[in-house]
Formats: sequence, structure tokens, C-alpha cells
Amino acid sequence: MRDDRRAAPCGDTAIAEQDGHPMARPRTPLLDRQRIVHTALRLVDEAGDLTIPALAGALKVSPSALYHHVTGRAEIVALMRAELVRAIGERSLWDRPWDEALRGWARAYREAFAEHPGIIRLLATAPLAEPFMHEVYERAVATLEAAGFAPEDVMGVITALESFILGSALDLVAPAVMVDAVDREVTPRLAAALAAVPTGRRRADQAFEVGLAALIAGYRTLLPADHAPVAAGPDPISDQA
Amino acid sequence: MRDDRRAAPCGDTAIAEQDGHPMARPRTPLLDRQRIVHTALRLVDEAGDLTIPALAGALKVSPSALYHHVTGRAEIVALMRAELVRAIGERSLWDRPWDEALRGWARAYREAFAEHPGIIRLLATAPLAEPFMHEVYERAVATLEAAGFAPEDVMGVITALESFILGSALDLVAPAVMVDAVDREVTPRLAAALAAVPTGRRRADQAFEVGLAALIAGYRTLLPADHAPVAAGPDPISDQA
DNA sequence: ACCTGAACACCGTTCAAGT
DNA sequence: ACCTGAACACCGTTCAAGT
Repeated sequence: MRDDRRAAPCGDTAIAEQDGHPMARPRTPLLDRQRIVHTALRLVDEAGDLTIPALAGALKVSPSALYHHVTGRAEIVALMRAELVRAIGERSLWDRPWDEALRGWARAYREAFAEHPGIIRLLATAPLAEPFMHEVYERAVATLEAAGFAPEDVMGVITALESFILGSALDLVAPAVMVDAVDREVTPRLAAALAAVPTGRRRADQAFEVGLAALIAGYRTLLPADHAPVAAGPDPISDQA
Repeated sequence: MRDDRRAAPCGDTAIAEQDGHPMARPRTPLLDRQRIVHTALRLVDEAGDLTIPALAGALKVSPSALYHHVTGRAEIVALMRAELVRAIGERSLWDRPWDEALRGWARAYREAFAEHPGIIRLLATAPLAEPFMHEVYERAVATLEAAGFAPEDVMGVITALESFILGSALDLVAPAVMVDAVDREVTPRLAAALAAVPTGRRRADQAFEVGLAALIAGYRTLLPADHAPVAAGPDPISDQA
């Protein structure tokens, strides 16, 4: 069903078969982990899933060639996860009040998923808690403790927010079945509620913002009364690239 | 790696091959959708994934036999989802204040997943928004509107809660990698925060309860001032079978 | 070291053949 | 209608063979 041909001009990859007979070991390696991961990401974005034959095809290489650079499909997925986590870390800023920091982190986290929607279902089934993520948690813990959260609550606060983000990322790729599949005879109020809400991407965005605001507001009530540095202003948006 | 043999006593399924030669159409059907779904659920719980050969093996039937009752693997998954949704609906009670109702629904929802942990990764990638779910949404919308939530917020409130539940269900099956993988030299505060938290299932439970309480508390702030029927008492637990 | 092509075990699905 | 066994297209992975 897919068409992998893309009019390859001659000399595309600098090394090609010399005459007509197949080559074994090229002088310059055709592959490296970086090229594999980036191509895999592009492929997942376009096709929605990842198969070794398709990946090898996009890299103009035999499937078995990949196994000289990665241990298998699982490692490719792990590398994609690392790439994503790196993107999250780059965009999160922790030198600000805890509520703004958490909000910015959550948005960066979800935004990274939103840029590679196809990856969500590949990564959702496994946690993001790779060593890469540890330093992000470290900063989150420090921020929350400094803000006055009880030590035994801190991990729960972070984990719950992360669960919400991950669930929201899944919501992002969930096909919006309901909108007109709802029978206004049987479920009239649901139909009305759906009509009052935007469609497509903005639907998911709005639900995310509603939940994020509520979660942060709820976290604020966990703080002892003398710790309330930031007034509950209406959503101080923190812009960032 | 798996051993599907289970010492079958003769006459196990009432209909077996008469002598030694294979049978074609048995007098009583060997299969029905109910048996298929329940066996699939058991299999997913035990093995963590679902394959047609394994399912056929557990049903003591040839793989191709399944296709006379079900259109394919996708429909089996859909039937499992319907089974799960039914369980959620049965345990949720909506004739109570909105916050208690939402809290009970969320717990029932997650509890249904927790009983079949293996199913989470099968269902997480697709929404639960099947027609079965519509009437649950209908009741949720009615409850929230009656409580005074703005019509344009209602779907967001429900969707965000559902995202949190789904993410928490995924957290439930996430292997607890971090606990001792954390380097207390590099990330000392994270290590300390983790030490202050329970391990195993209870870790996920606590994070879920922290997030659920915060979300509901945050939702309460969305209500106009004249709508606050329930005081913010400390977690009125709603027991249920 | 790095690539190819053949090969293997597996999966989901189809289909003719039997009753 | 309902089952079987053979067959198909596909997948991830291994491995000997080439340079």
C-alpha cells in the first residue's frame, strides 16, 4: 500500500555499487545510529508504525544491515524515546515558581509528543523513566520541596502529573469518533456538550489545559498556608520556543 | 517458551473426534464469541499479549476456526474493550454529588484496568469511546451540568479526567525501574524523594490518589461561587463492591 | 567493520475441503 | 454453519559469505 520509491538521483549517497555487481563493505559506512533514529522518527510520523523492512527501505539498505548498529527493534524504540526526552529537557525551565515550572514542563512534554504523534503508541506502553529522565526529576523534586510540598507527596505529585500528560498525549492521537457518532435521541446532553466544544486538535488542547489548570490548582491546596508565593492568577502563560 | 498443554481428560469438551480421524463440523459448536473473549482476557492476563495461535491453542481449536466467529484480531480486542467498559459502568454510581460521583467513576475505571493489567497496553492506543461508553458520558455530563459547570467546560473536565485515569493505568504496569537505578551522587534529592514513597502497587495507588484529589479540588474552583454544595472535606471514601 | 542474500521461526488471514 | 489443514504475505532476527 505504501510507495517507498523516491526518484533517487545517481550519486545520492556518495557510495553506490561501482559497476553492476553488489558491494559488501562500503568504504564509508552507509549507516550510523543517528541516521537510523532520525529516519525511524520520520517513518513513524508518516506511516504511524515502525517496521524493520520499511526502515531499511527508507535507508536504502538491507534489513540485516541494521543489526550491525543496533541490537534490534527494541533498541531503536529506546533511542527514539531518548531523543524525545532530550527535546523535553531542552524546553523545560525550572528557575521559576513551582506552578509555572510544572506547567511549562507539562506543556513541553506534551508538545514533544504532539510533534511526533505516531510515536505515542510506541512509547506509551513503556515508561519514560530512563536515566535521561532522572535529572529532570531531580530538578522537579528540588523545585517542589523548595516550594513547601511534603516530602512524601513530592513523587506522587510528579507521577500524577506525568500520568495526566501521557494520557493527554494518547488523547491527542485518539480518533475523534464521537462527534457525530452520538445519537441525540439516546444521549442528548452528551450531544449538546460535544457541540459546545471545538473539533480536531483544539479539542484535545482545551481538555489538556482544563486538566492542567485543575491539577496545579489542586496541588496548591496541598501546600501549608504560609507557603503561597504566587496568587492564583488566571493562567499566566509562559511562552517559550 | 510457553507450555499450552493442560492434561486434557477425555470428554473434556463433550465433543471430540469420534475415533481417530479429524472432524469437520461438530454437532455442538466448539466456539462462541463469549468463550473467545473470556479466554483472550485470561491469556492477556497471563502472557501479557494476545496472539491468534496462542488463543486458538487455549481454546483447543485451529487458528482459522476463530474467523467463523470473529472478523479478526481487531474485533477480539474490541470485544475485550466492551467487556471492560461494561465492568466500569456496573460499578459507577452517579446519583450522588458530582465530586463523589467523579471520584467513584475514576476509581472504578482504573480498578477495571488493574484487574487485567495486561490489557492496558492493548487498549491504551485506541480510545474507549465506543457506543457502550456514550451512556456513561451522558450521565457524567448531566451530573456536571446540574452541579453548575459551564457547558463549554464539561467535556474538557471529563476528557481530562479520563486522560489522567488512562495515564495512571499505564503507570500501573510500568516497571518500577527507578527505585534503585537512581544514583544518589548524581540525583540525591530524587533518591530521597523515592525513599519516602512506598514500592510496588502501592506506589502507583498513592500517585493516583494524589492526582485524583488534586484534579477534583481544581475542578471545584471552576464552579461559580454560589455552587458549592459539598464542603471540601478530606476525601469521603465511597466504598463499593 | 560493514554490507548482502538466504534462511528461520513466527504472525494474522484466506480459502478450499470436509461434515 | 463450523471446523481443519494448507497456503500466503508479512514480520523480526540470524548467519554465512563477501570486501
